[in-house]
Amino acid sequence: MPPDGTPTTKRATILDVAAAAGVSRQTVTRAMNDMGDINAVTKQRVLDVSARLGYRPSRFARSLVVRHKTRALGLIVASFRNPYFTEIAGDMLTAAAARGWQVVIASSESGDEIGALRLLSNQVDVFVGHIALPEAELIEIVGGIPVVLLESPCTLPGVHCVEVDIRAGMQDAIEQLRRKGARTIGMIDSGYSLRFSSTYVPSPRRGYFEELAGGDLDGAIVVGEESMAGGGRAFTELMQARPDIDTVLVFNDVMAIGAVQASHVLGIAVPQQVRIVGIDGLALGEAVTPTLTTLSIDRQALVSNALDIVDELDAAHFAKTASIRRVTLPRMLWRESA
Amino acid sequence: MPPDGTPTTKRATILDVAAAAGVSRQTVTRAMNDMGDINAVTKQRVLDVSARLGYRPSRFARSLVVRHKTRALGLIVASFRNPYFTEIAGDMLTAAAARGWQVVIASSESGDEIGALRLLSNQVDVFVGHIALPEAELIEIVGGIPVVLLESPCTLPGVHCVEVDIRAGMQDAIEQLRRKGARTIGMIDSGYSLRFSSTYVPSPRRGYFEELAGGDLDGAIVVGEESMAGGGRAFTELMQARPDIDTVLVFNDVMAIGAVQASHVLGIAVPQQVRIVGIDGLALGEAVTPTLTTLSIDRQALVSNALDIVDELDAAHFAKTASIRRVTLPRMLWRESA
DNA sequence: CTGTTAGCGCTTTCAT
DNA sequence: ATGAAAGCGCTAACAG
Repeated sequence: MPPDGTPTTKRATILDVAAAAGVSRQTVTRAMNDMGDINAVTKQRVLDVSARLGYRPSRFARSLVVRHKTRALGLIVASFRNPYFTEIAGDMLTAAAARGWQVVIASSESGDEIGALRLLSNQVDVFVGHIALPEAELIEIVGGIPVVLLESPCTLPGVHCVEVDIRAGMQDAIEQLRRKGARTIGMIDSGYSLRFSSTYVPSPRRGYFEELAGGDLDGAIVVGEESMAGGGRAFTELMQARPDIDTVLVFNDVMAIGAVQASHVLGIAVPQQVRIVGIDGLALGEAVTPTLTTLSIDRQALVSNALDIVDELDAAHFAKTASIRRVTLPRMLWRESA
Repeated sequence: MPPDGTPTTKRATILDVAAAAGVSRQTVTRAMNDMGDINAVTKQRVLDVSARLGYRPSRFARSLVVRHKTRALGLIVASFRNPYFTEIAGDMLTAAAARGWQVVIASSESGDEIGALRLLSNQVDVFVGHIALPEAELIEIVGGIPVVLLESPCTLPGVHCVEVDIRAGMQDAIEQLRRKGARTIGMIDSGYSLRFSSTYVPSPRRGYFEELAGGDLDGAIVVGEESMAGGGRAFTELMQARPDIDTVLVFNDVMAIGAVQASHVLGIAVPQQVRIVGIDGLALGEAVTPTLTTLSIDRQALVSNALDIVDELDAAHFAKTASIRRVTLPRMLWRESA
C-alpha cells in the first residue's frame, strides 16, 4: 500500500469484471450495454459484480471503437461575467447539439487562453470562439486544428471567421445620432488588455471611432475596466474632462449600463443632456433607467454562420483549407438613452 | 463514389501518412508531436505529407494510450440566460481546471435535460449541476455515473449534493425585514415548470415562504415567468391584487430586477412604499435604481464544495458510494431596495 | 536517427 | 447464449 493517500486500487477494466464474474469480456459488454443475446441471470450477475468493483467503461476505448460518432467542438468563451458571451455560448450549445456536435467549453477569462487551447487541442475536432491571439501564434498552439474566429478577421489557412462589421455599424450609429442633434461625441473604450499586461492596447472600436467621429477628440476618449463599475468610473472621468460632450459611445453594453447608472449619481439627465449608446444589444439594457440604446449584434446569425463553417470543415475531414469568411452587420436598437 | 453528397475520402490515419511519406508510423508520431530523435528533413517531409492528406491524429486513440490523464466533468447548466448560473459555470471552469479537470458543459435549458445527460454519460466521469430530475430517474439515465447535485437534496447512493439552506436564509430575511417595519409580505414565485408542462409546480422557496411569512397569504403569491419581464409582470399583478403589501420577496434576482423596473412604471416608491428583496446576490443588482437588496448565495463556496466531493469520488475511482452531503448558508446583502 | 513490437480497453465480427 | 479472435488509431519501450 502506498505511503500517501492515493487509492490502492486501480480502476477496474472490463477484464476484471469478466474474471470476477467468470464470463468473457463480450458477455460483460452485452450486460453493460443492454444488448440482448444474454441470459437474464448471467446479466444480473455481471451487473452485480461490475457494481461491486465500481466498474465504469472507459469512454476513450469505447469512442475509439464506436466509429467516430462524436464530433467535438471546443468553444472558447471570452468571459463568463458578460452576458453577451454567455448568451452566445448558450445559443451555440443549443444549435451545435441540434447539428450533432458535442461542445466542450473553455474560458479564456483566466488569462490562460493558451493553456486552455493547448489542453483541449487533442480533445476536439475544431475550435470556435472569441480568441485574441494573433493568427500565426494560434495555429502554432492548436497544432493544426481548424479554428473559427468570432468577430475577428482571418487570413491564414486553417483559420476561418465570422466577422461583424462594427465599423459600418458605428458609422451608421454616428450618422443617425448627428441627425438627432448630437454635436460632440465622446467614447469609452475597454481597458481589457490592461488585465494581462501594463500596456493598454486600443480596441478596433476605438480606431473606428477616431476615424468616424470627427470634432475635437482631445480628452474625449476614456479607457475603463470592462465591467459595470468600470463603465461608471470612465463615464464620470469623461464628463469631468469634457463637460461639453453631449453623446457617449461605449465599448459594450455592460460598461454602458454602468455609465447610465453613474449619470444618476452625477445628476446628468440622459438622454436630454447626454446621450449614451452601448454596443451588443443585451436584453439587460432594459434593466436600467432610461433603457439603453445600443448597436445590436445578431448573436443567432453569428452562431449559425460559425456552425455552417464548422459543418463545411467537417465535410472535408478538417483538412487544412483556405480561410472561409462570413460577415454580418450590426444594427441600431433605439431605446431610451439616446 | 456514394450517390449522396458525403465526402468520398475517409479520414486519414497515421498509417496513411506513414505510407505516403515512406516512413514508419512511429516516425510520424515523432514528427507530429515534436518529439526529437528525428531528422529535421524527415520531419518536414512527414509534416508536409500529413498536411497534404489533411491528417489529424485521433483524439480517442491518443487518449486511450496516454494513460487516463484527462478526467472529465460534465457540468449541467440550468440556464444561460441567468447570470447566476453562468457565473457558477465560470467559477466551476476556473476551479476545475486548477484541479486538473476538463469540463464539458451541457445546458438543460432546451428542456432536453435527459438527452443531454444520456449523451454525455459515456463522455464524462462525473456530473455536476442544477438538475431537476428525481434522483431515481437520474440514476437510471446516467447509468451509474456519480452525480453531484447543486442546491438540491440527495439521499440515494451515487447521488451527492451541495445544499443551500434557503429556508434558514428566508427565515432570517423575514425576521430582519419585520424588524425594519415590514407588515404585509408577498412573494413572486417562478413558473419555471410551466415551460415544460401545463402544470405549475410550486418551488420549495414558495413552500418556505408560506410556512414563514405569516399574515394573510390570500392573493399574496403570484407566479411569473423566470425572466426580467416576467418578474415585472408578476409584480404589477401582485400590486393590483394586494395593494396593502409593503414587502415583496422574489424568487430570484433576475425577476426581482424586473420588479424594481416595474415599480417605476407603476409609480411605486421603493423601498418607501414597497420593499423588494431578491435571492441570489447578483452583481447585476447594482444596475437598477434603487439597487437590489438580496439574499445572497455564496457561489464560490458552492463550487469548491462540489469539487471537493468530486475529488473524493475520484479517489474512489467513481465507485458507487453513499451520498456525500454539504450544506452552505445564504446571507442577506442589504442594498437600497429594502 | 529510425523501425519493430506491444499493448491501451473496448466493441465488433464470427464461431461454437 | 456464450466465447475467441480481430482490430479501432495511437504511443511507449525497446531494438537496431
